[in-house]
Amino acid sequence: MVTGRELIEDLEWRGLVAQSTDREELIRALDNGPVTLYIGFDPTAPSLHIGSLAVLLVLKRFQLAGHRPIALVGGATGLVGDPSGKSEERTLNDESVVADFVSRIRKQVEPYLDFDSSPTGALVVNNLDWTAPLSAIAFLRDIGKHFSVNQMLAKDSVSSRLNANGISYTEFSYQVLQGFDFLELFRRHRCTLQIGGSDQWGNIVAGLDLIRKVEQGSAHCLTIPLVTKSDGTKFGKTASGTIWLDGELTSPYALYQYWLGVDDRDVISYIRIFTFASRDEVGALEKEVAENPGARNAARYLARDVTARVHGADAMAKVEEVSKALFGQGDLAAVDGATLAAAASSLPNAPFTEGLLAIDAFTQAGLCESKSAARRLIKEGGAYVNNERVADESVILQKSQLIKGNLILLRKGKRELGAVLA
RNA sequence: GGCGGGUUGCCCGAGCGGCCAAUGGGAGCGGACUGUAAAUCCGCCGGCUCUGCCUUCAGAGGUUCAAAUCCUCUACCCGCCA
Repeated sequence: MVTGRELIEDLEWRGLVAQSTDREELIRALDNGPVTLYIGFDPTAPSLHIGSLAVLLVLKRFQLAGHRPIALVGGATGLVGDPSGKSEERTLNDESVVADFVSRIRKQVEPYLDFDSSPTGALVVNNLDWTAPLSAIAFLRDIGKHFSVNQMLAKDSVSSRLNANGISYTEFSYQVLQGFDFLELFRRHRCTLQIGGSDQWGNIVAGLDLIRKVEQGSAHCLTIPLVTKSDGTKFGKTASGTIWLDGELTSPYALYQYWLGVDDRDVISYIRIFTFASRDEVGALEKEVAENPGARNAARYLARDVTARVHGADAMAKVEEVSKALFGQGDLAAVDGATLAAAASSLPNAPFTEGLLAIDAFTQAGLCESKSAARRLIKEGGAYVNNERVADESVILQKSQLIKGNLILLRKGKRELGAVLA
């Protein structure tokens, strides 16, 4: 078993600690046998995104170190809306929508943890289970009484909103609900540690205070910094949107490509955050980035590791094979037909028709926004069909260009791919 | 309530009757370089049946041969005075 100090130092080394309650006390608690800890995920979307993956993996790290993780899916808090980090009031989702998100996220979280019957076996809980039966009066008397509005107003998540667009009573109450969650998990499962993103500090502390006041108990917390990018843009987003963990929303191919294309300056820190690579392994990769950046071994390691963890080793292997072929490192025609078809299905595509202009193919597949844009692309020499540059805008795609009789590969620029399917 | 200023393409921001699909910057896209990276340089950046045509400058009307530019009303924003 890993000691508390080893665990915390590892997390610190990985850049996964923003803030925590007393470090030495936390270490002591961890050494006193399995600690039950929890992280909450609010169902604000049908899937978690790669930002949540960093947090989710921290649960796993604790489990591997001999502690017991609880993933809380916020069926209740998701109905209310967390004001943290939001400059404006949110629109409420329908209850049925939230319920759907809850079940999806619940399923999504499960593969990352071990649910055996040992003391470190994981749990998934839904805070609606203890919130829904509670009456408003009981909530106000038993829980609300312990909260000072003065303190609530002082929280960043609230005060920033008071100075800007205002905040509803609903969102204002969010921290009370989250505090109540911690208390309930403390009562039900002796959960004494809450982990969350750094924007959750205020909400988490609300729970610590509540546990102290109501149960005279002592608990801890630890927050994880927001993952950043060197170029200052938001992590986990591309021009086409968020990178989700759900393969339906973000194809395994797109996920792999996202990681492969990570900035050199970020790749090592991401490996620390998103993989379980040891210090030695990370050190070796870091050396490679410095000495032979062109080989991109670190980015490839990252892409493979994360893709395999999220979608499985088989899916990753296919994606990688396809990536090689599609990027012209191999003969397109030589790729296994099924693999190619699988890849193509995850690419934006258009149907093949007789006399299809290349311009229209690029537009219909969604690679270009308009025919004008497609014409421009061709004029600028950035349009490729089956890895060959399109010479001029009058080019018509021929049936004979269909690889294995069913697919023509389109490429815009260096890396944006699409397909024409027969 | 009074007076004044503003609303321009994805964002910021020029234009103040014809030379305006509209200067400039940012974002984005392509090319070169390279490594499916960064930086840099070059080009593009409303649409189309593309040497031309069509639709844009908050919305609706009007003046004019001609308006993003002038007038009227409407909506929203922002200053100053009460």
